[in-house]
Amino acid sequence: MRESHAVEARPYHHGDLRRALVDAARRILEAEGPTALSLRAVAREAGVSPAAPYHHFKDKAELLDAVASEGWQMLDAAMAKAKAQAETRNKLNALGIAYVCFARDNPALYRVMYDAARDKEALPEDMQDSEDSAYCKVRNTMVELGADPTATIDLELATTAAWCAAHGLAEMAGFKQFDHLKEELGGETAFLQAVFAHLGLFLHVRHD
Amino acid sequence: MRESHAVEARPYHHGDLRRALVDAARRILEAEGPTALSLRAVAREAGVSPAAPYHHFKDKAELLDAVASEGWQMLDAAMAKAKAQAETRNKLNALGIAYVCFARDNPALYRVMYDAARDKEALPEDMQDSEDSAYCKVRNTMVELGADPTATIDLELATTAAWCAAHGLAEMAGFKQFDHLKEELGGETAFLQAVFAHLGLFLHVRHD
DNA sequence: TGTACATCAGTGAACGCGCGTTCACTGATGTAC
DNA sequence: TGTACATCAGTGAACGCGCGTTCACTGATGTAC
Repeated sequence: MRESHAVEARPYHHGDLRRALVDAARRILEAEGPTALSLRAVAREAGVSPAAPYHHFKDKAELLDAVASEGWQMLDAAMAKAKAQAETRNKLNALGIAYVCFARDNPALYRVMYDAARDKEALPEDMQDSEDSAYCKVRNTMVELGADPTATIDLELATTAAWCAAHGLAEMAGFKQFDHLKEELGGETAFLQAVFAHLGLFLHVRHD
Repeated sequence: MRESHAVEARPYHHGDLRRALVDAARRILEAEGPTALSLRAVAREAGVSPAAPYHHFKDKAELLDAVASEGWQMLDAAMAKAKAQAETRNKLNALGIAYVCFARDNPALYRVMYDAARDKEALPEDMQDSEDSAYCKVRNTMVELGADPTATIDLELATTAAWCAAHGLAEMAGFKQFDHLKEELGGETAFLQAVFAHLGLFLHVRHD
């Protein structure tokens, strides 16, 4: 019989438990949502004792931060791709759609990202500090479209406005409330496009 | 001594425990935020045993619903007041500002309102079904400003867009990230006004 | 007006649960000689 | 190449906690006669 050896090939040392824990957390998020995301559940999902994560993360918050950080990187990548594929004049719109779609496809992760950011000094580095961040992509695209790069405050306000609008839409897009609109417009993407059009967000980029 | 009689004047029967529980919940929300809002904490705050609430609410969710519902009513009232006080051409802007200020002043309550609404068939009656709801106020004001009331889908989309943008701003306005912008612009209200201006939300109301 | 009794709205103890975290431990790994 | 030993990365049992909910109960209230 000796099943214990036959079945479990996993060695005592894991190899990259840190990675495995973050992955396990994301699996739980997708399957059961943010409220199910406990440290113990993550350890369980990774097939490891409840104490094991403490060799890789100081506490629960640090694990959550790691998950959120990975979320921001994924968002950056999605927006980079969207921007690259769009024609210049559509780039801002494409960024907005990509943002909302990311939130739609990863609602629990999206929530964790903002929950981790709340109460922090700033949104995490991943969002704003690096030159490649999603935030900077929006700002830079506005400049590419003709916004005055020397009007710093104006540029920041415009970026903020666009970001807020996208965030609001991202959070609400899933509400059942809107099902009939999606239907009448012929699908969710059409709905998002229509709302974005009504936002008219990007009219304010100045073409001097 | 007989302190027990001297100090506690509270009778065995409370009078209106339901009311008292909702008030206690709101007090906890304001003081400690949504994560501290447990049924036991509410009972404790109301000075009552942990089982008492079950004579007034089926379970925790039902209490939360009651709190959320009261939040929507407060929001309705705040927006009604803002609309009444503004000049016609500024009414939409005033509604937006009132909305965001409500969220800023009651952040925990605001959160509970949307958490209770998520996964529901629709946002609660308080938001959309009654003719006086905040949602209807926005839509009606758009019509008053010249939107075509027969273009139903368009009108709903415009209202949705405005609502989403306000929601996004409401959720993000408190981020420390924006402190320097608020400072440079001379206060939070100025900041909100500026972002709203950049949103240009209401350019899409048609003046036929 | 007084009394019996049903109903209502509380009490407080207890249930089982999952949580975050700590602890003493042990098996595996890597390095110095 | 072999061995002693420090270090690393796991285990699993235990801690105290607060939670939502249930239960048998009891004090207060209101109603029928």
